[in-house]
Amino acid sequence: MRNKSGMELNDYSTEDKVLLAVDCIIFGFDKEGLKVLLIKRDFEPEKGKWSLIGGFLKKEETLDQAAVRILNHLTGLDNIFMEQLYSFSMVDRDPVERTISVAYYALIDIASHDKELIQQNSAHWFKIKEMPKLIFDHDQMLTKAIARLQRRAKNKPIGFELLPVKFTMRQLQELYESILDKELDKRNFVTKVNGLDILVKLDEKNMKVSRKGAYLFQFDKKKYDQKVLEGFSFKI
Amino acid sequence: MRNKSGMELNDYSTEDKVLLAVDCIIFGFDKEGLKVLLIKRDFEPEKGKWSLIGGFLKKEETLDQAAVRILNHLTGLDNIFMEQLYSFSMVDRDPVERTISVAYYALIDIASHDKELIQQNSAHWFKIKEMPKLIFDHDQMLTKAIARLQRRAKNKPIGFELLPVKFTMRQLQELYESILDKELDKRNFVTKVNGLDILVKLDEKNMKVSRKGAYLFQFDKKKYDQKVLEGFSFKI
DNA sequence: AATTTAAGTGTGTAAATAACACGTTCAAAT
DNA sequence: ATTTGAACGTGTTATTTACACACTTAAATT
Repeated sequence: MRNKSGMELNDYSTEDKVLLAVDCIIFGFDKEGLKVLLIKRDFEPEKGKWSLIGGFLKKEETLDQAAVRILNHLTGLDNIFMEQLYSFSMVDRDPVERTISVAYYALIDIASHDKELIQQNSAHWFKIKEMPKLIFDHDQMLTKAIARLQRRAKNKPIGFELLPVKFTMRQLQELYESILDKELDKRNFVTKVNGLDILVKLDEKNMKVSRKGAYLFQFDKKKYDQKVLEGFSFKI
Repeated sequence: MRNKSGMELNDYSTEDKVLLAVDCIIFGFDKEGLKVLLIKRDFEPEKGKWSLIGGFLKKEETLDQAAVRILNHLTGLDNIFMEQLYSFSMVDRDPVERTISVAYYALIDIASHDKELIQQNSAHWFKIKEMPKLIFDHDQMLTKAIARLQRRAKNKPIGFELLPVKFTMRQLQELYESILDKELDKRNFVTKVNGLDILVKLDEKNMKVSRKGAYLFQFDKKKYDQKVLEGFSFKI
């Protein structure tokens, strides 16, 4: 316990210190479905293997700040939805030195962040169904991240983080199908989403997506926040 | 990033190391409702204030192991339901030294662990509604723990961890009312719980609880596990 | 004997969810 | 000019689940 010495002031100096890493599961979505961004390690150990992006916590920053810094440094991305996931602490998870890793997950729209990411030539998007084996305990992290994403997507409007600002109803449905890994009924989905009353239907159509063209929608954050204040709770 | 040097082997030695604490929110339940176990700090800083129990991670153990060790060392408790909650990392959260704390929560049945706890004279149970101000960011931890407990109790049969092995329907209902902080309809509750079909109704009655006596029930873990395999998902 | 206390039980209604079908539009191919 | 196929957009019904609600009984207390 903290009070080892029996003295009044606790003595922290006898306690072990450890390295604290932050690893980040970056989710993206495009027409091929849900994806995760991985980088190929160019240093040992596990050089050449695929890995989540990660870095170390610095003394003068919080975990959230470290996660933002690491994400930005490695991808150029800024202003991204992120959430702390879980802390992983197997004793030998990193063979070089005892390292505890706090995993975060992030959601980005692949298309609108192409520029930043293209500069990252060692980074690649992998379909969630076709992930390579990852280093260390990163597979475990990914598994937990997917489970968290599925739960969150059902209960919070975070899915929109993965879409462009304007999207079609079908894109939204495909996103959910991809996250939840199951097919949804088109008519029921539309009814349910419209019932939430937090989307704006635009007068614009996306003509690329089909011959007929599909109406574009936009998430109305102001309206959503207002509804939350009134007791509304998102649920899909 | 990890690859600072440009050399093949990553150099971890330039990275900052930090203290890693584990703090534990211990929930209990008795006729007065949901409670949390706190200890009065007998060392500086914040001597005399109320605090969660905590300790430091050692180099050769996982966070889960540290949580178990700390809980056992401070309370004598063993074989307790525990789950990692969240990692807290405000830079000045501990004024003595930079410390990141990983919070865990634990569920125990107060009555059946009286013996162990009575030996802990600096520890006290506080009703969830009458908590004192806690040190550091422990209030924040508690808030998150309660939210997590509420979510989990609705979706997993963890509530039984807080009850004796044999309990009455009314005790179970009061537990849920206490966790969810709202009143439930008795008849609907009974219907719902019976519908789950994971309790065994015993031939025994608890005569202390009322004049008439109330039937005792028991959680049937085997049956529950079997039903989960068949796709069942607990929900209250 | 009368009163009090908590236990135990069943039914009807509303709300949410799930199932389900078809006509329209337009681009591309024939 | 016609056909074909792909995706769009919409509404009703059936089923399931959630909720609201009241009385009787056993036992203890007075």
